[in-house]
Formats: sequence, structure tokens, C-alpha cells
Amino acid sequence: MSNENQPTLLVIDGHSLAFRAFYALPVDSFQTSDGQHTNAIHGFIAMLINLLKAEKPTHIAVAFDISRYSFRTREYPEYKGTRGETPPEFIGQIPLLQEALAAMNITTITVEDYEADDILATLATTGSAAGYRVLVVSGDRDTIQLVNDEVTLLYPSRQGVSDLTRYDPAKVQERYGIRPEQYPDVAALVGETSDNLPGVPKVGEKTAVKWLGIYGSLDGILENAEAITGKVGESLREHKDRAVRNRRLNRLVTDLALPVELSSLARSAIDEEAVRDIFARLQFRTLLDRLLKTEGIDPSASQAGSATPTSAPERPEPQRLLDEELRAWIERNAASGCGIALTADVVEGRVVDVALSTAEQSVELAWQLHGADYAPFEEWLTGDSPVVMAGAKSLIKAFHRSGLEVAGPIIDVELLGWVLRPGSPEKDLAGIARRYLGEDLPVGDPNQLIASEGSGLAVDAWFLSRLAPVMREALDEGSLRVFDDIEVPVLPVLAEMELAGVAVSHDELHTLSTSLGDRAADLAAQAYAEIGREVNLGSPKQLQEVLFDQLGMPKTRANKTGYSTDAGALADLQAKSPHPFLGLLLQHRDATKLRQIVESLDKAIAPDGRIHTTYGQIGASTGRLSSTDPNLQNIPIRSEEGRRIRSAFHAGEGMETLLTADYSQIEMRIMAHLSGDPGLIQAFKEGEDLHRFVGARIFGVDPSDVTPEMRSKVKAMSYGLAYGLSAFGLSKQLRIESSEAKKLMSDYFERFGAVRDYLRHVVEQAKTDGYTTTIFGRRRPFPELSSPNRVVRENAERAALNAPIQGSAADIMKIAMVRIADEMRTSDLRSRMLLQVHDELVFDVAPGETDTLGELVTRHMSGAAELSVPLDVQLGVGTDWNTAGH
DNA sequence: GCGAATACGTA
DNA sequence: CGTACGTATTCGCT
Repeated sequence: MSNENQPTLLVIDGHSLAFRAFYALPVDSFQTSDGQHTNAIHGFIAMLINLLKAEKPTHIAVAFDISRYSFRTREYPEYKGTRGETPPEFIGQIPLLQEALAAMNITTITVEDYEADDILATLATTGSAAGYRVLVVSGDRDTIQLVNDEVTLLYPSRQGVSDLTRYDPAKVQERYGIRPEQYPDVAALVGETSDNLPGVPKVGEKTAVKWLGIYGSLDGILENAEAITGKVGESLREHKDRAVRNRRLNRLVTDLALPVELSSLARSAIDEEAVRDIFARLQFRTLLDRLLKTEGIDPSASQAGSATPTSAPERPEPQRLLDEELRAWIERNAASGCGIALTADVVEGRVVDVALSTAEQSVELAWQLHGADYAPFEEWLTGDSPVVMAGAKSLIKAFHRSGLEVAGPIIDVELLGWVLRPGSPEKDLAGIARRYLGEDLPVGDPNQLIASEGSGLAVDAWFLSRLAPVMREALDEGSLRVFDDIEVPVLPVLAEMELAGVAVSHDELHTLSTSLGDRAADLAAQAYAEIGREVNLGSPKQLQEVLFDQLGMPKTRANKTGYSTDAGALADLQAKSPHPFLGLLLQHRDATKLRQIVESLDKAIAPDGRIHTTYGQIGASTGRLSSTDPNLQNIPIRSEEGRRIRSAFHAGEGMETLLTADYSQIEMRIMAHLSGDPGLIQAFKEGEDLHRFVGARIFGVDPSDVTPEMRSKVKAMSYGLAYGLSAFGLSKQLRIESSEAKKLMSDYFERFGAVRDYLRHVVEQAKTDGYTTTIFGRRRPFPELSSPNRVVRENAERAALNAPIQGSAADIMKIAMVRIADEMRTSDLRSRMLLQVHDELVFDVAPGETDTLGELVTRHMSGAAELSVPLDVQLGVGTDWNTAGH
């Protein structure tokens, strides 16, 4: 009998349980956004958490097979020979599971030449001998032989892995009618199809158990084989060698030399940071919460205050300094390390409280604008000393509203974190501190009104000042250049653009919204009439009922919830099975989508009559900006109605006009430069229509004989190339035969072979390095390139192929923006840079500045990089964005 | 109230 | 089986 104090050893067959989980959970429901399947991992971890809660083991180990070969396959090559190929969706889940287990500080054990079951057997034997209560979790029936008074087997049921049946000796007796140690004898006689071990023909479980009841053991049965009558007895005598062989193979090894001591299997606290990391990669939210709860960690706290390692330096007590003391402190520290770190509370757009810190000392300021006591702070802030911040852009804007321009070099640790690891989910100070200092940011109790000891502005500032040097040190040469010469300088430019905003006419939007709303209602009514009932046209689910059940249309591309009803699928349907409803639905979608955009823009107009977007400098892993609240980088342009939305964006009060400037075909030009393809470079140098030029080469005709159809095919392919487009994708997009698409691509590469070589090279290099690099040295890591999961890996390959191209274009645009902003300032222009849409800039032009600004902008945009092809810039002028954008 | 899934706008 | 984003909607879940 076990007692309260008896330690419990939990040993799990990792491979067998993961495999059970794989078949118990639907593959399609458990995938990360980049296509990694996770159902086996999910099922396994869920089961593990249940066991941790229910059994409270003091010691744990998970055993894995190293390969499907072991001493048993050497002895009997057909052993497990009937097992089919491992499903591709399962491959790759085991290493990730092992990573997750490592993060949970759970020991995994493998032994060369042996199976996981042997490890289980050894642990069960030595464990029970050492006084442990042992729980064996396995989906392999051979482990039944391990059961005794101290060892219980938990065996997964048919339903799933979290439903485990407990086999103690009594349960084994009840289920099989034998003692556990007799099980291998039964199995040897009956055989095991899944292991490719045929048994004695005609002997089933019933017979085997009956014989054991009579003769006690397999040996006993074989000794008395002559005494067994009938056909079964004959069969036994003929095939007794099979039973002997099976018995030899199914005997588990109980005295393996294991690489670990039992005592080292003692349960220890999970590595919270590592667990959050791997669970984030696996996109396990609920499991993370469940695990943290079982571990006694509050999942809602993004960090655990108590986990701060003792090696962390002691937090300085913040000082309250004023006037000359403050001046002295600032002067003493301004040049130390990376500079003084600054944190501030912003309330309603204004800065209210401020803290400063170095790695040694913190200062709190009850700052009031232009208060004499704080003049030294304001002088420092607006001077040219470096300022360390986190999320600097919003602080710069807040200070600006108080009339203070933060001028010095800005070292933003969030920006640093992004340059170091673009795409990393940890973007805020807490995540960064965990990664780069290995410390948890102390967190205040949200229910407490007064900030608790050790949390707040001063502590954050102290973390910042320690992070900045560590993170800068971590930058390679290229990334350092990108940070210092591109990202830091562009930051204040973005702040200015956000503050400036763009003027938008509420009246125009309102009119547009009304007419789009009317049209949507009209189209909806017509659509309802076509199908004789009212459905929610915005519900893909209800549309599926209408299209495929009611109207009996052919099935489209499958998705998770049924069949696709997106624009492409509906267009296919219209071709195959024309119906007025389809056209009406598409038009309705169009109208409601546009109206929704118009509505959200209208709501975003500030009291100053302008829309102030927020640019995400650390949003995109390629180096591009993003735009939110609202997104001004996806304002429609392709349709006539869409252009009417652009018309509502107009020159501001006191301004003369809007000016747009965009790079033409910048990504293609970068591809020409990076690949060094002579044909493509010549195309750009000659300066004529690119797609016409390329089309002439591919189709072997004169440029003047390139038809519009040829041109559009070439255009689609040229653009697609930089995204890793396949012949299949090209044929789908152009709705041409895949043989034609193939021909098109091979003709292209025939003429522009260096492009293909370059694209291949980029991926190869990325596989070697683990990251891609832009012209200016910006890096993007690609760990997925070595994934065994084909879908994951190929997705990464396309992204890697695109990253240097998209990223270099982003670098070039940012450099141009910095230089333009600089010269606009030094030339005292009153015009303003307002918007950036990846390859386009939009300006408010002050009266009389059109020509000057146009020249300045063109010069800096085309001069932002020295490529082997010219950077062509197109200007447009007009009172609204539609007319200004050619 | 939250998230996943779907759909769609831009470069 | 084409990269990079952000947003709105519906629907099923807690």
C-alpha cells in the first residue's frame, strides 16, 4: 500500500503516447499559422498536465525511441516490419515535444539500440526497488508485464490519450484473467500483429489464458505440448518456435544502464520563460494557462516577480532630485553607458511623471512643464545627449505636445529588440528584459492604487539603462548600421508624420457612405429575390447553405469550415454554373467592404479635421512599416469607387496641394541589382516599359509587337517571382494551362537566368546562415528553413526569397524619408511629409513650394541607394490623393 | 468577451 | 502551390 510520503515516479513512453494523441486528435484542427502540425504535442501535453494534477508525481521521466531499429530488429529483421510510413504530419512533432518537455524541466531519456519500453521497464524495476510508487504510461500492451503491487500501468483508451485506464494487478486479472507477469506468455502465443509477430495459428486469447491456467507458464505449456489434443495442439507443436521467439522479443529489458540517476528525475519548477517561448511557437494558449496554473503561477501576470534570480543586481532606491542637484546628476551621467534612460507616464497625450536612470542610480521627477526646478531635465531632453527609451515614438509625441522636441539620438530598446529579432513575439519591455537580462520585470498589483514597492517608472528606467548596452552589444555590424543609420533617424520622422495627420473630408465620406449603403441594401434585396429568402450575406456559413445545398452548385476549394466562398471561388462558380445570385453577392461584398472602410475612416477624423494614423516601426519582420488606427496603407485604389475614397483625402488648411512620389517597380529593380542579371539591368537602363521589354525577350518579338495580353502575363510573372511563385500558382492566377505557365517560366529564366540563380542562392545562403540579409545589412532569421515539415519549410523558403527584396526596398524608402525630412527642415520648408505607403510618400505642399519639394523629394528618393539600375521616381500633384496619384 | 476562421483592402 | 501587413464580420466558445 502506498502512503502519503511515498515518492511517486511517473514514467511515460513519449513516442507511443504522442502517436496515440496524433490519431486521437484531428490533424487539421491543430496547426500553427505557419503550418506546423501540433495535434500530437497538444494531446501529449494535455495528458501530461492532467497527470501532474491528478497524480502529483515527485519524479518524472519521458522515454523515447531513437529510431525504429533496435537489438530486436537485429535479432528478427521483420520486427515491426509491417508498420507503414510515418505520416508526414507527425514528423517534426517529436523534436518540438522534446523541446517543450525540456522547457518544463522534465527529463527525456533515450538509449541507443533499445526501445522506450525497455527504459520504462528499467525505471519501473529500479524505481519500485528503491521504494517509489511507479506509474507507467504507455500505449504498448507489452508493458502490462511490468504491473505489480508497486507499479501501475496507465493505458490510453480508444477515445483519446487523456482518458487513461489504470491497470493494477487486480485490473489485469479482471481484463485478461491472468497475472501481469503472465501477459508476455499470452502475447507470445497469440502474436502481435502491430509488431509483425505472428503467433501460433488458431490460438487466441481465450485458449492461451486457459492453457496458462492449467500449465502455469509458457514453458509449462511447451513442455506439455504433446498432451494438448486436437487441431490446436497440432498447431502448437508445429509453431512452438514462433512462441519462443515472440517470448524472447517481448521480454522487456529491466537492467539497462541509464544515463541518469533516479534522484535526478525529481520534479523541479518549470523554466517559465522557455515554456512561454515554446508554447508561443506552438500557439498553445489554453494549455499554457493550464500548465502555469498547475504550477501555481498566475497566467495573467506576464511575468512572475518572485522568479527574479538572486544574481540580479539590486535595484537602486529612486532619488528625488531638483534644480542644481538634478543638473549635477544629469551632467555626471549623460555620457555614461548608452546614455540616461527615460520613462514617463502619459495621460491624455501629455507627459505627467518622469523617471531617469542609469544602471546604478534612479531619479524620480514630479515633473511640471517649465517648472524652474526641472529646467536641467528639459535642457537635457531637448539637447543632443542620447536618450534610452522603450516605445519612444509615443513619448516623443507626448513631449512634442508640451512643446519639447526630443532631439538626441534615441535608443529605443523595443526597436533594438526588433532589429535583433524581427518577428519575435516579445515586443514589450517585460519580454525584452526576460530575454536579454534573464530577469523578470517586477509587476505591480493591479488592484492596488498606489504602485507597490519595486515597480513603476523608476524601475522600468533602471531596466532600460541596463538593457541598452547589452542589446547594442548583441548587434552584428550590419544590424548596427541599420539601427543607427536607418531606424533611429526615421523614428522622429514618423512621429512628425503621425502628429501632422492628413486632412480628410467628412462630408465627402458621409455622402459616399450613404450611397454605398443604399447600393448594398439594393443589391441585398435583389440577391434575396434570386434565392427566395433572406440570408446574412456576410456569413460564409449561410452562404454555403445557399450555394451548395439550396442551389446545388459544384463544390469549391475546401476550407476548415466547408467550402470556400471567397471572390476567386465565386468567380469559378460563375464560370461553371452561372447564376445571377453570384454576381449580386460579389457586388454586395464590394459595396459593404468599401462602406466599412469609409465608415472607419470617418470615425477616425480627429477634431482638427485630419486622420492621424500610427505607424508600426516594429510591426513587419521584413523591415517595412505598418499602419494602424486606422490603417492608411490599404486605402482602395483599384476600383472607381475606391478612388472616390482617395478623393476625400485632400490638401490641408493653408496648403496648396498634395504631392505624391513613388518608386516605380522598386522591387524588380532591387532584384535586377541583387541578381546582376545583364538583361534585366539593361531593361531598366533603357528606361522604357519594363514589361514590354521583358515580354519582347521572352516571346522573341519586337517590343512594339508585344500584345497587351503578353504584357499582362509577363507583368504577373515578374511580380510573382519575388514572392516565390510556382508554375502552378501562375497558371491559376492567369487562368492558363499549367503547361503554358511552365513554358512561360522556363522562357523567362532562359532569358534572365541570373534571376533564377540569385533566387536559388538566397534560399541556400539563408539555410546556411539561418537568416537573410538586405542590401543594408538588415537580418531576418529563418529557423523554419530546417523544418522537417515540408509545408512549413517551403513557406519559409518563399518568405526567405522575398525578405531581402522587400526588406531592401523598405530600407531604401526609410533612408529617403530621413534625408527628405532633414533637408525640409534645414531649408525651412513649410510643406509636410504625411503618409508612407511602402513605395509611396504623400506630402502636404505649402504655397509656392511645389517645384522645390518635388525636386528635393525626387533627388533623395532616387539617390537613397547606389544600385546598378536607376531608381525611378514618379511625382504627382493634385488637390486630393486621387488626382495627385496619377 | 475572446479567439479562430474567413474574407479582403494595400504594396 | 505568392510575400508583407490590418481590419471587419460571424460564429462557437467560456
